[in-house]
Amino acid sequence: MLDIKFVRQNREKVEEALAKRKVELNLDAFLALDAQRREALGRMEEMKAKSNRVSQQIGKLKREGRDDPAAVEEMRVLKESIKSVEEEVRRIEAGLERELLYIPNIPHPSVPVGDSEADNLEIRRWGEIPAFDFEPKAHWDIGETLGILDFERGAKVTGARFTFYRGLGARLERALINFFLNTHTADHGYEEIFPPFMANSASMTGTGQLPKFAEDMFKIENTDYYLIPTAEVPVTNIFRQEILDGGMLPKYMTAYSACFRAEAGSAGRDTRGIIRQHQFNKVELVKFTRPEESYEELEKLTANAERVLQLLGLPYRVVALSSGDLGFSSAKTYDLEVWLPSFGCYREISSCSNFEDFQARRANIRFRRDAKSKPEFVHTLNGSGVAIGRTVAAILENYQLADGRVRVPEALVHYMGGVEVIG
RNA sequence: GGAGAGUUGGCCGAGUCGGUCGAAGGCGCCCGCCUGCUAAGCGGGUAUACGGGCUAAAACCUGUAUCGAGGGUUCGAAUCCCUUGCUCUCCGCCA
Repeated sequence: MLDIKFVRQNREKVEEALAKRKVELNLDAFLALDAQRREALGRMEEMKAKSNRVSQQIGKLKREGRDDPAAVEEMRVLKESIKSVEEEVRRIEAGLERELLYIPNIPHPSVPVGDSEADNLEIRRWGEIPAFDFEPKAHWDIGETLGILDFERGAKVTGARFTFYRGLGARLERALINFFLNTHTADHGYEEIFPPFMANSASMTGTGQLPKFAEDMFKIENTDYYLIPTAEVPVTNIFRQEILDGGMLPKYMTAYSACFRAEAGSAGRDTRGIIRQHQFNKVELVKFTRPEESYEELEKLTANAERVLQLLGLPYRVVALSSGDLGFSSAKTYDLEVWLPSFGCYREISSCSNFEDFQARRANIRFRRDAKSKPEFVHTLNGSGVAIGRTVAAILENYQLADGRVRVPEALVHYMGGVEVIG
């Protein structure tokens, strides 16, 4: 959510920024509504001030044992007017709030300007793309052949885009979760969090999933709860409506969670394999920082996510998302893309973003620099550290052997109970 | 799922028969005094949001709102009524 005062005073800046995103928004209507609100608010507050004065007057007389029927009558009339202005203010504010919640974040100046994914800017590459002296197979073929991924039964038991992991496949998934969590807590200074996998609508609004992206989520019937699409939601909202002590910033948290996405509008995309599932596992990194340090922290967070790929020996590249590809709430995002041999290209495995105060404003997460200072909004950041399912796919494909078996990355052997080869 | 008790400022906690309660008192914190240092003691200060005025911007002044949330009664509600979230206790059920 943008600061309404900022929008009022920097109209052109905001319009320019939104244009970079290829979003059309009519700020005329928005600002007109804002002016209406202030006008009506003024009228309402004036009436209420009067009402407070008169009612106090009546109280004073009452204590002296006197009555003032004229004043009581005056109040009756005044109350009617107040009620109607209140209604007006409420209507305007609801409209304003709705507008505000649908305006995306302003891209950071360093974000490459572009229309789409095609304009993303490659920042760096890491690792050697493996050379095979045989035709590398896709992870779904490898997984099925080894009996560690069962797509058919996943579809039978639940539906499309649900998969059973079995045997060493299931163990590999679990090993990665532990490996990532251990690395981020022990080496990178994150506090480990195990969050609820459902969150209420206030939390979903806080991080920006609602109101605009309701159709991307699974909602629990007869409740206000949604299955979380990422641990970002519960972990960022952990401090919703709180004022933090500036001394605790920057705060790092990491969480494993299952993630649930309806994938509405993704019909026909990545229908095979485990790249795009309705349920997948992910270890998430979340940071709360002071405004002035958030970009430095974004670089560090990205480096933390990269590190686990490096330890696994998976080749990847880092791209800066262009303004047209940037997520709704983000001011700047780096995607980590891992090499998938059967695809012959890099695919997203992590997305690291600085939301600046966009989420903090929605979720009302503030901090005090010291005892005397006014509360300020924190900056929030998060990134996958990293997606588990896509890591499994990357390992199966990059570490496949000519005979169909799969070598276990050295860093993971310990977590696999000493297993060095799957198959 | 049933019954009961709670929900007040950064924290604890008082608010009786509705009026002068944004809210006593304490703790914490800030400023000052005192002091060889620290502690203790003494004095003062200490919520947030949104408007308006002033301003380069603040400070400041002023209005409104906020005692879990929403609605109602009333000239007037932290106090009364209704709905609801959450916490706790007991019972039931259960991994």
